[in-house]
Amino acid sequence: MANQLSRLDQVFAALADPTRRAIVMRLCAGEASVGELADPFDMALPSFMKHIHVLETSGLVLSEKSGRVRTCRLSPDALVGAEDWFQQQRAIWEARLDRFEAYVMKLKKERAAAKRPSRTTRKKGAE
Amino acid sequence: MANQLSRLDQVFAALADPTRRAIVMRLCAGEASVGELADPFDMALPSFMKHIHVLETSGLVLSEKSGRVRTCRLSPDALVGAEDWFQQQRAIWEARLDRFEAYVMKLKKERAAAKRPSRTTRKKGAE
DNA sequence: CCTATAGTTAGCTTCATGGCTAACCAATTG
DNA sequence: CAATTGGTTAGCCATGAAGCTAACTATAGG
Repeated sequence: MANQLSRLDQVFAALADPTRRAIVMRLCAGEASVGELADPFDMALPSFMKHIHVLETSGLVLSEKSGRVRTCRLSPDALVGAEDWFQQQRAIWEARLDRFEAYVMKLKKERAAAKRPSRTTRKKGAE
Repeated sequence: MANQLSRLDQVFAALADPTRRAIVMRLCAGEASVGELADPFDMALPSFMKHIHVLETSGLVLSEKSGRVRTCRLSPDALVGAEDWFQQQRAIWEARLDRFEAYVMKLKKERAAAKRPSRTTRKKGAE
């Protein structure tokens, strides 16, 4: 009975660590071996490998071993999946802003109507 | 001597939890009180409040208390900041793909030239 | 064949996270 | 004023994450 973490959970958790974000950024520029990836970091290899593993199980990174060197590359799918999430939220958010703006416009119109009682039918109860 | 977590760290960590993502999604649709937010979740209030707090310190959510009710709303800035990160990575990734494609095109051209040795100046060393 | 290289496994610490209960304010409301 | 409602504080516990060292495996190179 596994915990069944959702893919998004794993992707965001993976990206919450600066080391792992740096790895992803590095891999955006092209594939690399574990050693090359680890080089800039002041960290023991086993610790570093854990980060690689987290990235792999999140689906952000793929790797395969040939001979004694493991080569890693980015799998853009997971990255795009996460980006989509933001865009969906933004769409909802902006739809709401639009509705809000429309509401403000309606208020303005009503206030203008209240200020200038002549000419148009007077609304009752308007302050 | 604080750990000085970066803003991105905190935002991604906040979004790595399904409860917190649900809260953010809910808040995209408009502000709400803590009680309203907590209602759909089968969780003790103090536990839920921790999630709210995480969202607040990540900068994703703002809240203020009036009377005895605390109202929460989304602060889109942090969300946009995270989205930007994806877009930057994608830009690098796509630039690389373009370069790769250009490289393939060049290969194709060279191979075609090798296959048809007449007509144009023959390049030396082409396989 | 021997040695150095590139990863890997195992096992240990430490600290953060996510959940709980119980008790505690502080505004509303009857 | 008394009781309810809405949130908060304090403190506990279990789990998982992030780091380390030490020892091991398996290729590549001399």
